[in-house]
Amino acid sequence: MVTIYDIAEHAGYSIATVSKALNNKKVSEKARRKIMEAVEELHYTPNSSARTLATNKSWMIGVVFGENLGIGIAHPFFSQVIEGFKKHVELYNYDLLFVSRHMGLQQETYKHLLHRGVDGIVIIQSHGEDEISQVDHMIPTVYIDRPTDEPGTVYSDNHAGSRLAVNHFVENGHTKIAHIRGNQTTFAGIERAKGFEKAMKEQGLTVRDEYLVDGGFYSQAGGREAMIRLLSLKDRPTAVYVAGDEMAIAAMKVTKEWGLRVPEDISFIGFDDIKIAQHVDPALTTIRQDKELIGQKAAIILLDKINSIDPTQEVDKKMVPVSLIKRDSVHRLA
Amino acid sequence: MVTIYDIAEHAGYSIATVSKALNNKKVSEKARRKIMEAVEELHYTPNSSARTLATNKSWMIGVVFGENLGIGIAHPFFSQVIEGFKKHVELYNYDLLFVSRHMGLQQETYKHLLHRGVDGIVIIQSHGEDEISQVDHMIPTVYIDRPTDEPGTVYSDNHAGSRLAVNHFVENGHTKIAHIRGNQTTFAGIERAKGFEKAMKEQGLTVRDEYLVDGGFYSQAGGREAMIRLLSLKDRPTAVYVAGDEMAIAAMKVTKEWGLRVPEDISFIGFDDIKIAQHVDPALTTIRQDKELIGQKAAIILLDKINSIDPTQEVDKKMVPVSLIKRDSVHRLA
DNA sequence: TTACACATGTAAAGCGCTTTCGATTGGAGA
DNA sequence: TCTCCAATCGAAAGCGCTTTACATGTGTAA
Repeated sequence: MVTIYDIAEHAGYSIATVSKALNNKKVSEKARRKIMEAVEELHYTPNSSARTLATNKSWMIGVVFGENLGIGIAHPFFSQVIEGFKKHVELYNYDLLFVSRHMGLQQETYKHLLHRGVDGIVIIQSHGEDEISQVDHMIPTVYIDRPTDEPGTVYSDNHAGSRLAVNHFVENGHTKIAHIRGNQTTFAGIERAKGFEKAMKEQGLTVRDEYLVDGGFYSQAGGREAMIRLLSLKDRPTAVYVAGDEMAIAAMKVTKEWGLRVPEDISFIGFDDIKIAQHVDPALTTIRQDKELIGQKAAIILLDKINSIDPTQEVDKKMVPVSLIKRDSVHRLA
Repeated sequence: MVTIYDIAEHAGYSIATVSKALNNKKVSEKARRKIMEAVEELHYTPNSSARTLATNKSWMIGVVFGENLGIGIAHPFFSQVIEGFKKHVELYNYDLLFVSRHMGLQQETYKHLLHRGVDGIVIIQSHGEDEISQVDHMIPTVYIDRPTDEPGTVYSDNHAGSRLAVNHFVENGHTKIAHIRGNQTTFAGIERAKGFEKAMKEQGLTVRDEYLVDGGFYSQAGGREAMIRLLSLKDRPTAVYVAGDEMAIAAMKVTKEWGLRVPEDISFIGFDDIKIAQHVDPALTTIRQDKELIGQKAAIILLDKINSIDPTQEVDKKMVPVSLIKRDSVHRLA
């Protein structure tokens, strides 16, 4: 391995000067030139471990995925958010470290990140159990889709999303509107359900108890089960607002299996706008989360934290607007 | 930061002994116990940079995504492969480093990985341009879906996949079979096309020139264009084997837009079995790649390389079987 | 009792880099 | 020519850990 010592010798300067030249500190032009020549010639590559050890800065950001579907990186929502995050932090030369979850222990995960010396952490999770929360972190952290008042969390405007959905149903003449909720220990699940009830009230509609069913952790299996509960009702809803696209897709599928028509008999609106949504039949009308933007905002907040920029300025950054994507799963009642 | 020195002092031993105890080297039981107690008490976490510097082993594996769709981690095929890879290397305590691609320069990417001191590299790419190939790597590397004879590459059995597709068409009475190829600079694209021609020959069918069209880099846009070329033919095929699901989905869509029925007028078989495949209408019959297994095999090979295990034993590991997933996009001709 | 072997622990060097602080140099001004 | 200051460079310490080679202490055999 070629080190700074080799460069120093080859260029005729001390290692201190070489280090300065490499870090754009003040050295004479002549020294800089000679050193750079040596770098080229010897194919020198700095050693990041040594640098990290000396500077206490790793230029790595730890990524923690909290999902219990076992699909990890392949998660349709998370992966897009992280990609948005990555694109932004890359601009500032950070790399992403996906740490392994030793035994799934939350404390362990945090310790591991500490061990790795990451400069920051981004946590994105769908389920409710806290991953790292109770630890008092020394490491700047940003959360996505997670309930916390501290600055440093990013999420979609779930209330607005629910309102968009409800209003769209109402505009199309629906009043018997059900909601398949996300698990009520998850932030997104809670907020979307709250938003739903609020929007219904605003429209002067009552939320019937039996029209509120839990779909679990946003999986197709959960959506299917929840929909079956709805289908089994004597007085079925004509419209179902589903807290996640995967669940919505499964709900539509089982509805068709029961011999009902979608959307003529039952209309659906999902949440997320994952890629599949536009390909199912009928194409799913849904509330789009701007995954790129969520990732990017999280990145901005985290970088600010890392650089100790006053986080109070960030308050307005944390909520990301959603939009209604109209497709073919909502029927207009006569 | 609490260091090994603090532990040494607190436990009444030298740092050398502490280090040994922490690394399961030979020390007395008493010493080990006292040291572990101190570790607990002081909440000691070892510093991985220091350790890496001293041992020249980082316990990190660099991940290089070569895709030109700009979706990175969210790539439907890659993400699943990498997840399979991750699951396996995690068992051996490796973490994954997703490096940023400074300016997209291949040399730079490799240099960056070298800088980071990763213990191994996994490269997965769809496009043809070599990413890191021409460099003589010092770092153990494994490729996925890439043409190379050297041990250290994993890919699906593309020929078998093409044969499965062709035979399935033939069994259903089709003879006018077209192929939408993947870009012919990509390994997968080339192999699937070769396999197609071979399988056609085996069936005694001729491959008509105009039934062979290029769909580019596996995107929906490319599939659409290619399909339009086929639809514009006077004598249209009754069956189309498409080298990728995304392309196949777009091809089906445009076919329907042209007023034809799928699969009654034209049948389709895709390749990959990405998640969307089962949700489109009609559900896409396709050649499934075992993404988990590809990732896992790549991991096994890479770990062997890292541990300098004779790679000649690995030859049989590198090709992963595929399977035909029958759904609804193939019509039986009378 | 003496000699020796083995188990256990430690001092110190080294991994590759940054950074502080003092030494050296050259040039400007008198 | 001499002084002084600014610019430039380098010696050395330190980041936290591993590892080698050696020192110490204990038990065993003669």
